[in-house]
Amino acid sequence: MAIPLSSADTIANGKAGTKAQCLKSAAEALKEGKNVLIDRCNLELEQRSEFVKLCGAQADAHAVVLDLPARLCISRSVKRTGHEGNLQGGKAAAVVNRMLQKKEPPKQSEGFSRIVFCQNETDVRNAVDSYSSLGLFDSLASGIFGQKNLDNKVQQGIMKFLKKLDTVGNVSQDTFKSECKDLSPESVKEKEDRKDKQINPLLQKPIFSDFHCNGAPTLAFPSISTSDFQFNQDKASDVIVDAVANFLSKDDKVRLILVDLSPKSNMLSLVRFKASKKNVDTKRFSTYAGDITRINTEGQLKCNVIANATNWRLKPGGGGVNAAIFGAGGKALEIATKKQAETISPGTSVVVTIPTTSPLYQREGFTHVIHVLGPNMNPQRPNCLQNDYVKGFKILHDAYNSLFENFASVIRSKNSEKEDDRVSEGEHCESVKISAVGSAENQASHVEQKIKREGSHASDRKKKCIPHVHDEEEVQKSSKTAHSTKRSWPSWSHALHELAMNPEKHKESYLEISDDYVIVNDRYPKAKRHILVIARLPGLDCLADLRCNHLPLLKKMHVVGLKWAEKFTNDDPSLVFRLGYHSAPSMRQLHLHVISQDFESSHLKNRKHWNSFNTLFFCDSVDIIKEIEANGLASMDDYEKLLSLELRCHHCKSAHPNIPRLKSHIASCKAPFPIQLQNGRLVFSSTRSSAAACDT
DNA sequence: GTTCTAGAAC
DNA sequence: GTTCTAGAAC
Repeated sequence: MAIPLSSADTIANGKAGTKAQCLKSAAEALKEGKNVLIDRCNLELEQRSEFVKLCGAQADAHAVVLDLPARLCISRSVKRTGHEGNLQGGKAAAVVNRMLQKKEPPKQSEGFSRIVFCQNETDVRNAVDSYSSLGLFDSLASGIFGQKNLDNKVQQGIMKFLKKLDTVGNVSQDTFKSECKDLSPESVKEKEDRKDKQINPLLQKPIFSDFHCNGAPTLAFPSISTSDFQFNQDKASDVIVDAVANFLSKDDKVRLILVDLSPKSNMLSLVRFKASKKNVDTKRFSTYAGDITRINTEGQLKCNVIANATNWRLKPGGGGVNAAIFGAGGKALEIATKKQAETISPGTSVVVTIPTTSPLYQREGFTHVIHVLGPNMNPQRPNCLQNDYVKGFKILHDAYNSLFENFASVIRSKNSEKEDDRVSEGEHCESVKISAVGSAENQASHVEQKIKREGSHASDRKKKCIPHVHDEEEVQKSSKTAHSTKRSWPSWSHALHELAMNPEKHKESYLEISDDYVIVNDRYPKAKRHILVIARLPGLDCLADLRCNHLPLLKKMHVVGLKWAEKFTNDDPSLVFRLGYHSAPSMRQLHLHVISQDFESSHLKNRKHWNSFNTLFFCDSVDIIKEIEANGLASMDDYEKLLSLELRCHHCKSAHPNIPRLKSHIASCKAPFPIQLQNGRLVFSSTRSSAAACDT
């Protein structure tokens, strides 16, 4: 490796060279494929910019900054002799001091992929060593190293120092003043610039970073939504810094790295600046400019987990980070992702264990990818928020919180596993719990607690629900299947989907709406009270589409379904409700039935109607949630056979020859509900729930 | 004769 | 999902 010294000081045959000569010489050397070292003060951004420009796309620009104390710089410049530029003695002190006043530490946003600050001799030696030991194909990590959070541009008491020099170096105070003036023809402009910098903090220097990966679990993550989804970068940087600070305050052992491909990334600069203002620990949070899929081999940063800014279908391609990560992860990652989730909601994330055959595991050593979906402000992409930054902020916050919580979950689960317990390609989905996010989180976690308190595990649902009918038991044994393949939907089955996707066109139709669901009265109620909580997530048509990442949504739907059931039972304490899903619905778009158990309705006309609510065709919401938590997806019984079963009373289980006879029976049946419907599956009026519990 | 089911059509 | 209706069941 040839490193010609293109110093402006020595370029002209040992005489002082010009900047133009230096630039010319450097450009030629780069053209020849050589590595070029510019040894120049370059204290200001403008001075450096022309050298950085030379690199273009074909060469990396690094900066090694001799960030020595002002006192030392001045002392050395005063003492030195024989300087090529004749800058020594008292004159040197004045010039150095002037220069230091204008010092603008280099930033990655200028185009440097790697910046190393040397504060002392050891740092300088290390920097020299790291460059001199590079092999032909070696490279050094991108990022900022060794920067300290001090802003002592000028030595304190310098005037006192210079006064002393007046006598020693024969430089008068006036000379100093006039020299400063002479050397600063643009001093007015500079003053304005400095003023601007005070007003615009983004032009001030970035935070200092001394980030080191000391074996702590480390997550590398891209900025979510600020690229293709066009989320305002300034606003997004606030969210990132908030979420990072919050997460780091909760867990003192983890490290986070924000990654952007471009060294000129505005996001990295914004985040660094805001993190510094917020005093975020730079040992635990850093930024990295480079390829996230090669951050370990190229950046030597020892990340365990990487995040991906994905699309709602979790599909490879598209561009940006998503394309890069799926591209680098290979088919194995694609399959593993598909197994974990088919779609993802904005503001949530999905953890995928990286298969051992994936290059991301083999080459980089990453163990997990966490796919994250943020808010979209791009009208060309689905679910555009149309500049609604109130929603946007919330969703972006949710997205980062979900990402960090899932990262914490990965660490927890890894800590509890043995190192060699890795899940190999094609095996079951990671049992990491997906965090619930958003405003219903607290309520949802209450549901979770309730489910836990009430005991039975989802995978035991079929075992504990011992059927009373032998036929049903046989149906169960013979035909438990997960209908995971996408079905085609007939023309008449899209009404709920249309409502969920375009609720603004159907304002008169719904009872309640949120970002996650819309609630309507069933058009053909099969009981006195029968409403539907319809999920609004695109691509979520039925139970077979559910994966771990839908748990927060399912819990929110359950919570709001409960709320309505409770409202109805307050109005009429005789009502009892069940909340559940049809295992094979006729209408597309996942919808939760909240239905009173009287089944007193002229719309309940046939066997199919009855059995769809009174056999295992009807899946209780609590069971679905538990089953997905346990297995990652919901298994379902053969719905066709279940729907043609005999008609049995849902209280006493007596059989009846036809619907009219059944209906007349249930109108007078006084038997309690069977034990299988207890454990949280029935919702009673609060005034009679204790009495109902005694019934059983 | 009426009641009810089940399959086709939408 | 519903509606319609032929035909089975009574």
